[in-house]
Amino acid sequence: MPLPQTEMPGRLQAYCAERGIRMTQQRRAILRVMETASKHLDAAQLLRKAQKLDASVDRSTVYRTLRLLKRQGLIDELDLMHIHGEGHYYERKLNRDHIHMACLRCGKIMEFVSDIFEKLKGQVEKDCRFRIVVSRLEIGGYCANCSK
Amino acid sequence: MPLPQTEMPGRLQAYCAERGIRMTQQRRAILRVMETASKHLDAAQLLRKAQKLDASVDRSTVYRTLRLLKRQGLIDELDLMHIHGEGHYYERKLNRDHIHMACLRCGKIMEFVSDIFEKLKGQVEKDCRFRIVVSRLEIGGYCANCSK
DNA sequence: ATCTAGTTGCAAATCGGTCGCATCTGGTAC
DNA sequence: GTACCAGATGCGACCGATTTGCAACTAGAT
Ligand SMILES: [Mn+2]
Ligand SMILES: [Mn+2]
Ligand SMILES: [Zn+2]
Ligand SMILES: [Zn+2]
Repeated sequence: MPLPQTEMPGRLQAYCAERGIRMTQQRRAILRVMETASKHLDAAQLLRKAQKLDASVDRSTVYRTLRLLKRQGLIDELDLMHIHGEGHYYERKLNRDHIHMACLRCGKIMEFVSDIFEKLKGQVEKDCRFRIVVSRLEIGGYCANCSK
Repeated sequence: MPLPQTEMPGRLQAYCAERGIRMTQQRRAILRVMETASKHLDAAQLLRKAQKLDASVDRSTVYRTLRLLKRQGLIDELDLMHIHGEGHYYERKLNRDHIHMACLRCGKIMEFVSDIFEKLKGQVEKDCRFRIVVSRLEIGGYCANCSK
């Protein structure tokens, strides 16, 4: 007999279980949205999507859950250069860190993985004796299309 | 006869003059604070300090002036990992970009200049054909003192 | 089935930042 | 110097994003 809500639990749910974090209907909905999101979501978008899975989800629960996931290091918080207002964006933390570039003209967001970025973080850890927990490199400028 | 307010104008004032930006009492006060600030100030701190030079300075003028200086590329806006609330911090843009590290335990902010950072930005410009206007690398973690 | 610590929805509050508008002023033209 | 006006200012209201207090409601352990 399959458990409809919990079969094939996404990675985030699995992590939460491992860490003994209580799982609620609302958290399940929010985690599922984070799991399956194709791109960076802000709190309002996350709320709307989560409410489609569980209509009872409240705005404050979204914020509380985001705080939880941040504390656990399971998601990253981005500014995306505050191109659209003062809010923040969220994405699952992946195996590999990446840089975010935001085009100041067309608003496009690009991602870029770089060994040099990894090397730079290594340098910071070594030269500054600083233990890195989270890092964020955001770049504003003009994409290939917009810079001509 | 020396002009008390304008003799030895700081770099920021000089830049504004070059660019034909109108100089007001209030802007003079705000620019002077930015000039002489030893470290990253948020809008509220900037307001308080500016009001000591010109009591008439208003909060909205501070924000308007910050927007102006940002547009002109004369200052950088920082999150400092939002260690203290959701606000932003500001600093004069110097000749050389630098990284900001924020200790998640003691709150100390450290700065670091790195050639590898410059190389990384070069890579982004070349490999992604992205014209960089502004870049922000912020790192959260534990400083040497706090990580033992 | 019971119990309780942790979680939730809701409404109100807070916080950082912006805006509309009447008034004022810096800098230029005379 | 005086007149002029585009642009800047103070003020207060406003806004969007996030947090909080609290009573009601579970999840999960016993
Ligand atoms: Mn991303
Ligand atoms: Mn921010
Ligand atoms: Zn573009
Ligand atoms: Zn520290």
